[in-house]
Amino acid sequence: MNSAHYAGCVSEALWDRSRCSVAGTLAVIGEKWSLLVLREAFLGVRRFADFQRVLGAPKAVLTDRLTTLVDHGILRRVPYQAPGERQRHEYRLTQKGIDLHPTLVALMAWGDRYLAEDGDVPMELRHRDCGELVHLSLVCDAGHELSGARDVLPVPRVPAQGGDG
Amino acid sequence: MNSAHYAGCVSEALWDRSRCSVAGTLAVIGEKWSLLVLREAFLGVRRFADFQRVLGAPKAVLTDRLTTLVDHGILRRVPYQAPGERQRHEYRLTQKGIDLHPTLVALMAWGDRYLAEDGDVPMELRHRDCGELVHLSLVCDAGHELSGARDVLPVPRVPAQGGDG
DNA sequence: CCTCCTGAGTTCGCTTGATGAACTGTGCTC
DNA sequence: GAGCACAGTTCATCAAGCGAACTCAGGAGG
Repeated sequence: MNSAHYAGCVSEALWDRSRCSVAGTLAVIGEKWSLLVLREAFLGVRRFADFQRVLGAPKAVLTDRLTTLVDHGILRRVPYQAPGERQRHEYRLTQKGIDLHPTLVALMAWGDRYLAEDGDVPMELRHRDCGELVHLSLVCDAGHELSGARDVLPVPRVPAQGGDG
Repeated sequence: MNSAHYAGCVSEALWDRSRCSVAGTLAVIGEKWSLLVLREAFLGVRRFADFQRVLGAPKAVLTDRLTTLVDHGILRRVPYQAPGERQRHEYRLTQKGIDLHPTLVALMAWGDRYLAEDGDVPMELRHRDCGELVHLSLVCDAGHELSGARDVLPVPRVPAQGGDG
């Protein structure tokens, strides 16, 4: 056998990559521009032309990404009328979309650490109440704060099956 | 002027999208397969053939992604000799790569919540010490735990410039 | 009423990236 | 020294991303 030639690896057979939540999420928001659209949405951008201007993405791609995000319930189209203009619609985050916030924060934190020159980060996230910097932290249900990835044990769960043993 | 037609939006002029850490990070690990390669790396996969087998990615793409990740210092090539085999090299996470762990956890958490059927998640992350489930949490430097994205205030930082006004 | 303007797309030709199959090269075993 | 396994490379095909041009709808202005 050429499998299991080293220890410490999650057994390949024991978990089904096709159901992986990372892959699933990436299938939804992993295309080019999707996460940048969401970044702008979190910063308050709502209208097509504004997304287009700040991102510089091709309109066809932007149309496709916005439609996909709406189809997945991450954004929703809201009719809206500005004074002296005709009715239009804007794109707003749903709760499902808002729940992608940690993903953006994680990407941003890594970029701040490894890509910013001289710690000169382009944007800070602060606690709205107290003004202090916020960051992501791994905690467990017992209340322990984990120090890093090494404290995490991945446990594949075999899906419960019906009749066959 | 057609800018600033609504309030509550981070002023477009005040921050430079070209320096955005989200975009920068995505430029490094945002291509197809990159994050899935890292997912496997976190699960202990190290060798080319194993990445290829578990991911099912085309070899040419996998070669390119691994090379890119090595070039960025996220993985490193380590020479290695199994008994009875010739010397090969394997791909191992660096600290820079390990620091992408929160990104994967965030993606996985979202997928677990919104894509898993009947809460039937394919993998759990547990605290290695106590066995409890782990999750990401937003905390501020004052120690407050934030309840969500709405508690976060994005603050653009204008880069310090030298002479011109 | 007719024309211009703007937001929100759609269509189109081109370029880039992904895909799977076939091929290369190297060091070990038989 | 033939065969095998790993780690790629090359190649033809196919999908995706790109910028520019075009479409369509509704309001403003003359």
